[in-house]
Amino acid sequence: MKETTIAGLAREGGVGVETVRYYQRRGLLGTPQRPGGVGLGGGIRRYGDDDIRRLRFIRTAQTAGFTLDEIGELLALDAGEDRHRAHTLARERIVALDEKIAELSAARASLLRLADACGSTSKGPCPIITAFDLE
Amino acid sequence: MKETTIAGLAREGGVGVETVRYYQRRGLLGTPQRPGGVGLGGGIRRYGDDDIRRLRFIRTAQTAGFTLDEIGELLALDAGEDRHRAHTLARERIVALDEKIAELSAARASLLRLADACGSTSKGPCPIITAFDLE
DNA sequence: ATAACATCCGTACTATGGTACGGAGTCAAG
DNA sequence: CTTGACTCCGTACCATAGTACGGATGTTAT
Repeated sequence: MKETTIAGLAREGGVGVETVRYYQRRGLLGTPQRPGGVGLGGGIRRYGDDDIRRLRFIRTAQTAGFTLDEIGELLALDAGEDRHRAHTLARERIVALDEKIAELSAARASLLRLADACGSTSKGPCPIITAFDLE
Repeated sequence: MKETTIAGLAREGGVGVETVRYYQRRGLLGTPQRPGGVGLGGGIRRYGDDDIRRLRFIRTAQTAGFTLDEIGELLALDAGEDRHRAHTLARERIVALDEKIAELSAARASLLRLADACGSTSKGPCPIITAFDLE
């Protein structure tokens, strides 16, 4: 159970301190009690493994294309009972990912054609707009 | 050579009129002369096939992950002589796309596991954070 | 115990890619 | 010859996801 400060948490999650604080403001990460009690200027907050896991989850879910709002919902679901909702969100995202992957693959093919067309040693402009035309 | 208004151009490109105007402001699309001459309140601008192709290129390049700034550069290159630069931009984007596609594929696999874990009829919370953990 | 550095927190600012508003001008149909 | 739809243009506003600032406070090493 490595306890750390906000900078350590940020490092573990591969983000900046300000980003952690931003996620706290958005309600995606908790803000642990300051050790010196509440109201007064109470000391430095400590973070644990759960926070690190949670932060890493946020980043991973982002690469999956979830928005921070959706990630908030997923985090709420993680604690809740609504398996059906979780299942639905996952399915929806898979469909969106499949579309996106297909789109990127098509774009890749166009770029390959473009690189090919512009890669020759012959002079003059290469038809960039046209290279994307024949999709 | 179908001549059209800004609304027609927008329709052909699958965007809104305001988006066309935004691209004009960004310098990605030209702003044709108003027919009634310059200074006075001169009439309605007309757009042609070249504009439509250019707009469609912008949208396609966006799906390839180019930013609007980069697209501006590509459009400039389309008219220019710098084949090498065009080739470089295309290659760079292909590398980025390959990374992105791999990332999305990994995310898809995680989501499939998640959907599976939460899809069973058993009760209780499903471990959403954990489903993404074992990347 | 003091310097150096980190944390805390509110607030403000940034980048990207649009979207909306409102008043004035233009144009085609009835 | 007016009505209604569309255009023009500047300006303002929006969502998303951060990033920066700066003063007060807390912690640690010398």
